[in-house]
Amino acid sequence: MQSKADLFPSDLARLADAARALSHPARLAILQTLAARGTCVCGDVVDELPLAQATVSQHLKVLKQAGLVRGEVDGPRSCYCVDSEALREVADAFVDFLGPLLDSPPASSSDCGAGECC
Amino acid sequence: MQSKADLFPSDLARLADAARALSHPARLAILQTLAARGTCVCGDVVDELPLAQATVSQHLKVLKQAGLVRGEVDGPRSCYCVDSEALREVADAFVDFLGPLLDSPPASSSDCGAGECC
DNA sequence: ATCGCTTATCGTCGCTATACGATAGCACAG
DNA sequence: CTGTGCTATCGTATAGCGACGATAAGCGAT
Repeated sequence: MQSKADLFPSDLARLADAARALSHPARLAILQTLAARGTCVCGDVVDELPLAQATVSQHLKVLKQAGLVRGEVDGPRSCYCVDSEALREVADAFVDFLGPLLDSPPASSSDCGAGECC
Repeated sequence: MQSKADLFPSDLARLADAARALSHPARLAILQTLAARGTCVCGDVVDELPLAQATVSQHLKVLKQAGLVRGEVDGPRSCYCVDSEALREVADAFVDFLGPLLDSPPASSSDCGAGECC
């Protein structure tokens, strides 16, 4: 693509990347599974999800590239675990972004809160 | 797609949809612009972004379908505004999802917090 | 060294997303 | 009624995502 995505502020780009990593139910389910079981073994995740092993591996790759998950190849079975710190940063980033958008002026000028607009 | 996405719990699917709506810098920038200016006019957004009018309109459509933005066609100029309530719900949903993933057992069994895993 | 189990990667397919120009629709000014 | 300006939609092209089977790669057990 001509990917206009690079034309935006880097903080928006980073937040968008994080959101993209979370934009698939399978990846959310993977995060939940990893967090629920201390177990970080890939096979367990595959058993838990209605997806093929290759697909799960790809989702894990996405999550790892997004920095939400850390993985260590411990021989036959790979070890995955949620990166709590990164996840917290993502949560903060969302709050920082969404927060300022919420404080619409209580009953002021150009707020279109009710039903009438502008 | 063969869209395995339907095979997951609906709450995950909804959160994933919200994340998908936020997964593009242009849409984040649009939300910021709509919130910053009380102005909800589409043309202003087009001026602010390095995108064509048609593209902005499509992004607005996505945001509207995701329920993050409300739009009323007030004749020549369409009126868009951030749906604060929906945005708050999304923020809460993210917190509800990410929160439980953060409280890794302080210093317990199978946590792979440090650098060693499983 | 070989087998078996687990995981990562490759190649492919179809669908979706992104982006744009061009076109159609709509309200107001004249 | 006829412009004029703004927006939505259509059509299209390219790029990327999601999914899978098949294959390769790694380590432990035999």
